[in-house]
Amino acid sequence: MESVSTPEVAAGAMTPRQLARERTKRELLSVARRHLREVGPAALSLRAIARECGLVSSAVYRYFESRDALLTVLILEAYDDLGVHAEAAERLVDRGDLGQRFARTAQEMRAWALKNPHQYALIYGSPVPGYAAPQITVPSAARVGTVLFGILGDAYASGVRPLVTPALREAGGAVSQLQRDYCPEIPEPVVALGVESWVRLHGAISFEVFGQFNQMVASPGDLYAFIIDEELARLGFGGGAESDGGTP
Amino acid sequence: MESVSTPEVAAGAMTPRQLARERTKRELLSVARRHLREVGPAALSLRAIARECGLVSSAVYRYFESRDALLTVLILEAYDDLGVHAEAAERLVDRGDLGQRFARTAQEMRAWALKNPHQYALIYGSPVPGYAAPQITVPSAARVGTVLFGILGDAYASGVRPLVTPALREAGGAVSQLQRDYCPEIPEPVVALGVESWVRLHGAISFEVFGQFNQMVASPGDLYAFIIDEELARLGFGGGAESDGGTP
DNA sequence: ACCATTGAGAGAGCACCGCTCTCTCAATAC
DNA sequence: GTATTGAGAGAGCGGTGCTCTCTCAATGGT
Repeated sequence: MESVSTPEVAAGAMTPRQLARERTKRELLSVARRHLREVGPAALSLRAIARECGLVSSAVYRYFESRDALLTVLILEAYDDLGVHAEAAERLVDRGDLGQRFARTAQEMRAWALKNPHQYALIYGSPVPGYAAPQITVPSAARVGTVLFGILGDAYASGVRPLVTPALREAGGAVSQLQRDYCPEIPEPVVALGVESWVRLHGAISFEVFGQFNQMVASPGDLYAFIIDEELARLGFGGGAESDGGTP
Repeated sequence: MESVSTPEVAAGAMTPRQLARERTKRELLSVARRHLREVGPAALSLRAIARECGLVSSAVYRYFESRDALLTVLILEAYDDLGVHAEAAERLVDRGDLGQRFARTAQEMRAWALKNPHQYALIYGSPVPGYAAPQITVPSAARVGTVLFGILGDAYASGVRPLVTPALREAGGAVSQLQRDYCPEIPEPVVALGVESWVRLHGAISFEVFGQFNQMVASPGDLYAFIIDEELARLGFGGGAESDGGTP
């Protein structure tokens, strides 16, 4: 239950060979994880990982079918790690405080991305050329989203009704599959609203992580805080909405 | 005035050698452009480009200092191409119709990205590991932004005053450098508002281009249209804002 | 017109990459 | 005790970016 790809129950009854295999695989993954953290997905070298583990490159193929298979494991881990952090952060908030639950989750997403930029790039950056994410990653990928949409669901259940414009109603049709699969208890337009929040948060996070703000935004944290603030207002969670006219 | 890196005035007085050099460089870039379009930035191979031009790999170094230098040229071209398209699209709209000018620009950004996904990834995707964009790219990179902020400037000049919350005023400080450099005629909070629109549009575009919507959003165009609609309302350009309570 | 210089391109080579195939040899199963 | 399995090594293939040396024609100066 500890590592993603530990084959069986990790029981005590294991032959020395199985045990050694386990140990080697764990070490390979650990080194791979560190390399990913240091050089990023594109520069991740199977040979370099093997070298550091005292193995020759061909030996790695006893453990991973290909470089892509290794990447898949790292992707799974990244999704799950982000999910775990988001879940943990959200759990600390009073269940009734919907705005704070949303805000804390969003803040944790950004914090995780900044602490793990290469992992973030791996799962939310431009796709690796030859690589297509296998279906196995879907549940892990959905994990963070589940937290956010869980909050939206609770909000809807407790009577929160965000503003729905005709254009939003139109956009609702685009997310019907998502709504069916993940949050059938919320009407489509509200799901669309949530997807939009999702998109916006990641827009801000990826711009910051990928350096698009470099000579442009001095303190992305402030901007992000404002974005969250606006999302809260838009979703009907209550947030700063009073105007002062916009004069400098 | 035609190609980005044509050294001189492209005048008629050129020795055969200079002419041949020009021609070869143009051909290299043309092939590189096509390869970029086909395989993406990560898989762009200097050797493959040389091969197709009937050259050996080392000969390419007479024209480009390194693969990164070639990438830089392609980045410049991508920024400029996006800028040209945005400018052209915006110019077709009645100057007084601020909302339509903004909407058309935003639509054109998405259209360009969908038509040139690899170019989009090159300039807005996860950064290439060893590569750091040189300062030369800044003006070209600013080009699209200039269109959007030009509209914001015109709007502000004609009396449009978007809603400014305290949190937005706070966020304004984060963009003071950008405001000084590019749009000193607009107050900081409004600039921050514009940056946010910028971030959101790119959030939606990159999610669509990078495939994050694959099993999630059926028609990203509808969602994008709604996002634009919301931006218009938020920026004070007039847009759908009437509510119907959000019941399904 | 001749000669020295310049520069485009070829070629070999270096270190790296992912991946495949064969071989060895110890741990395992019978 | 023997046959089988499987982890790892090693060589090798074709690919990459990049460097260095060499050739040789176009060029510029006298």
